[in-house]
Amino acid sequence: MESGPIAPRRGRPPVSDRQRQRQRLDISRHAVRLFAEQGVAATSGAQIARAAGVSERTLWRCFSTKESCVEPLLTESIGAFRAVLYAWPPEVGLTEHLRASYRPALASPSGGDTEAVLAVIRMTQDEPGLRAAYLMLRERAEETFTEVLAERTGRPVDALDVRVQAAAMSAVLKVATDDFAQAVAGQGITPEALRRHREQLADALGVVTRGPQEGGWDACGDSVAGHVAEAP
Amino acid sequence: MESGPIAPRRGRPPVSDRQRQRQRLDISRHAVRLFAEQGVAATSGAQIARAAGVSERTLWRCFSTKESCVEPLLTESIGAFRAVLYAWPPEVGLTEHLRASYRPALASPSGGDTEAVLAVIRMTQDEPGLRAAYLMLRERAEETFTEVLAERTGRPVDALDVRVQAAAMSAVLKVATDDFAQAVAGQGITPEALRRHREQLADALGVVTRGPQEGGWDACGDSVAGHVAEAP
DNA sequence: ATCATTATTGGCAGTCACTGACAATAAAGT
DNA sequence: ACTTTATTGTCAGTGACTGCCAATAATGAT
Repeated sequence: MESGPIAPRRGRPPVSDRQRQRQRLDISRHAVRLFAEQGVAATSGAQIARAAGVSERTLWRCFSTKESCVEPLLTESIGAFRAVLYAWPPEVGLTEHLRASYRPALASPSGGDTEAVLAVIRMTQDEPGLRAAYLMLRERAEETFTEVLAERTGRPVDALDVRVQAAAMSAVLKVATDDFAQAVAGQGITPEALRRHREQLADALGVVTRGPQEGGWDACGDSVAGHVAEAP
Repeated sequence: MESGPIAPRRGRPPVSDRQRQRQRLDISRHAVRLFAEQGVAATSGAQIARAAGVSERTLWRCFSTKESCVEPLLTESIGAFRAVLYAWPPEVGLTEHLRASYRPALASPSGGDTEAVLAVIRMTQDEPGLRAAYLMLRERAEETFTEVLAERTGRPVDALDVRVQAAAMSAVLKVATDDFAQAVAGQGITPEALRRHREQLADALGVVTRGPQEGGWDACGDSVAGHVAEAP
């Protein structure tokens, strides 16, 4: 694995990945704010670039698409779930682990991005371009779920059953997250809503990872009903 | 529900939805062929329009995006699975029903689109634009799964557990389909490969709808291993 | 400090996906 | 033939995105 004695570097060193992420995240924040204020269609690439204090050219170097500017912010949110997965002790069930330690990262990192993230997720319902970017991102996240599950079960990462399980978890997380974003639309994020979200997610993941708790399919509905906000 | 005595129509009648679908499907076939031949980037909207024998303007009236031209063809394929779902008798388990009656619609409708559909699915692995369109489509299909499940269980279509189940099924179907498309890449679609695909899908759906057959999570891998083509 | 070297950014021009507005045409009824 | 309504085509325009090169920044060597 030794790549030999590296020649002493010359010239300007490449910028660290850390810095790259910083830049992307910074741009992302401005883009999301503009999208929320004026809509996606009405926000131009030039406008995003100006707001972020970079040239339009570097904007397109960082993001291949106007809509993909939302990626870093959303990644921040999904990363929280991934972190919980990584900390999943082998002996305990996923449901219990989530109940115990899932404080949706929607609240944790870097502070104030939470509302913005939820706003984007809500926007993806009506803006096809954003939805597409959102789905692409979730699929990339699916891969990291696969890695976690593979390591946990000792199976290869490309085994079909591992990928299936990861895909199912990702899908469930998506539904629960979208639902949460809708639920806290008007009022802010209440601790109560957060608790309900965690319970829903734990229940739903339990269903796809272990099957309904008691009996057949029909029992499943009742077991979740207590946490479901019934829409008219 | 009566909308009153309709005034006798004047002027040219709107074209039937049937015709619209026909036109879209026709364009879709040409677009997919061109994408496969020269790549997505190298295929212009004008080129697709010319090939389909319509003006560029009507092309953009039919499809909002160059990449979304693949939709009708892919929809055709997913529709087959949906049909099997609709024919799912209440008393039998999903796994058995699939084993019995899932002859992947990838082969059935209108004949020769099968190879093209699989080609597109394979292309989505490398072409981000196509992948995005593919994911959007699958999410729309998810809604119809939700309807089927809701009717089957008597629960409302917007109930969270129903949506979760539908999302999980959709995700599983995606993984299995992508895997199948990869598996038959070089050689054509052999009956053997088709059988394996059906078995994998039935197994995988069994996992997310009923949990692993015997014991806990760890047993799951073994129960599927027989059907999994092990990659190096 | 100055120079050589390499990485990043900005400016500019060009292409192409996509849209709005309007003219042209097709398909009906009278 | 004339009116009415739905669809299609034409044309010009906007804006996302790319390739190319100059400008600048950050480092090591002299």
